[in-house]
Amino acid sequence: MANDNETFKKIISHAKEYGFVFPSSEIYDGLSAVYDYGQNGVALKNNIREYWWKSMVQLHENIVGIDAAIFMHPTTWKASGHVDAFNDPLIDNKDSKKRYRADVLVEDYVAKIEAKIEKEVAKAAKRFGDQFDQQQFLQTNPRVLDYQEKATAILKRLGQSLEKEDLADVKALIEELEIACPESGSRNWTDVKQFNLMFGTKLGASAATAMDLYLRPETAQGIFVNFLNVQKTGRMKLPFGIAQTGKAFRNEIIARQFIFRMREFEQMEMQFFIPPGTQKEWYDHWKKTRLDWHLALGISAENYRFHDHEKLAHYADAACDIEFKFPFGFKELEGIHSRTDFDLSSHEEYAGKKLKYFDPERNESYTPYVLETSIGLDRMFLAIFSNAYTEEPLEDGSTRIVLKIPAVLAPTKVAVLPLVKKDGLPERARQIVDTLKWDMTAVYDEKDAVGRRYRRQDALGTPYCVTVDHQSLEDGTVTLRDRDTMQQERVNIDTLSQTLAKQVDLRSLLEKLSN
RNA sequence: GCGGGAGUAGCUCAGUUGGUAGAGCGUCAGCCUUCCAAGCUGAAUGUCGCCGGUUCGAACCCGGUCUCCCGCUCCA
Repeated sequence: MANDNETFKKIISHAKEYGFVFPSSEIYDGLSAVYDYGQNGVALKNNIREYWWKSMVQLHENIVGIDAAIFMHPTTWKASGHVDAFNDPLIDNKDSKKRYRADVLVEDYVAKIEAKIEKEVAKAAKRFGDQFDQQQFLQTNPRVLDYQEKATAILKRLGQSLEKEDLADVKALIEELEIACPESGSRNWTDVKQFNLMFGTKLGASAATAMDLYLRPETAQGIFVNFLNVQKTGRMKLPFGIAQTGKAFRNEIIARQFIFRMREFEQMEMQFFIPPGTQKEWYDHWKKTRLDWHLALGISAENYRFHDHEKLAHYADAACDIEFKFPFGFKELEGIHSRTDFDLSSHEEYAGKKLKYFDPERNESYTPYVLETSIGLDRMFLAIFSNAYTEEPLEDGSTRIVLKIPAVLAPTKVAVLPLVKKDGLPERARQIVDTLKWDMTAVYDEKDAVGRRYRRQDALGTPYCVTVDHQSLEDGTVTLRDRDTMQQERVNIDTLSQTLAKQVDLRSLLEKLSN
């Protein structure tokens, strides 16, 4: 574990040193859990996004894309459940340093009272035997009535305080009830603080007319609110999907592990609309399809696993994660959720607009069910990057650092290097770059010994190096070096572009997927 | 948010009892070189994370703060 930790630190350093990821606003000391992608990072990120987008939208007749705005009508987040579910009143115990949800502490206390009532009932039932009338007992026993009254009063007060966001009263309630930390028994509490995971902002310049709204905490809702727009204008028939990539924002209480949990992050989501009753079938379908998408990249299957959710979110009837083995352990990379008709129904209710689909085969109109696949682009980046980072011992006893990024995702596909900086080799190499650059990202480098240049490209994850030597001028061939094997072969300059394209074009990967 | 560790050049780090900052690698310019980071010459680069305090004097001591990693916690 300590070893993994060291590796992770090296990966973070490498990401910065080679222009993949920088801390945001670094000259001002950075911003917690916000990062910028550098010149190579953005290329890798774009390539991942393109792989996802093409596999979804281009290769599926029945999936189309949209790009919804980050700002959405504030009611969206009431309908989605975020306003309620993303607001937690939290309290810390100063002695045990444990953090609790304040409302849960109170509810647990009430649960204990209710347990006492049940105990009284059980006792009475034993005493009176067959004659026992539970209904009557609950309504007449003074002790039970007292308990019930107390429990009701507490819950009522808690509800009112939360409604009014009177957090001081929630704390007062905890103190009055003498609720102790379950861990330490301490009653030394901090104030209750509200943590809203959504970022608030204002739309409109004038303070008087400005509208409070949130930066979207997920991209999914932009798809749901556009469901009918797309279905009607695209003449879409169920089942069909809408895909979207874009930024989402969450004010995480604690955000850590480099770019794994950021406050501003990018999602790649596809919501698949299906007839009710078919969700199980589609759930299984998308689980398999999405895992295949990952495996096609050639990363060992041991790095992936499914994790089924036991506690389901309010919208789901089945859910699982595809977890990836990050340097800090298996963690969620992608979620596959059977969302039922929760979202569309909820928007129907809040918006007062019908979001139904007329199914000509069933000859009826209904609210579609939704099957969601949702992957974090930044997490995918981290998965690829951390998996690619390799310190490879060589025969001569030295170590080379190489990023074994799948060739189709690599920021730069090929580096063209004149063996020496004279005899017309640089000029010939430049010509080759000028030809290749129309088909792939190609760079030129003439500085330092060629071996050093190879290593430089290894560290950037460039899958191929083309070296122009004296023979090249005579017979029109160059050497082509493979990043991972370090093997070289001589190839004709004229066929270079075609040869490389087979290896570095997304097409090869996408073809693998559809087989 | 609590606890632990850390912050000095692009990266990794050194820096004596407080006396005004260094190394390796990298980078840049040039030379030399026909294939895997190791030759030669020269050069640039730091408000020592930030603010304040103590001191004649602070990278070093004290206080605060920001950021990162780890554990707890949280997690649609």
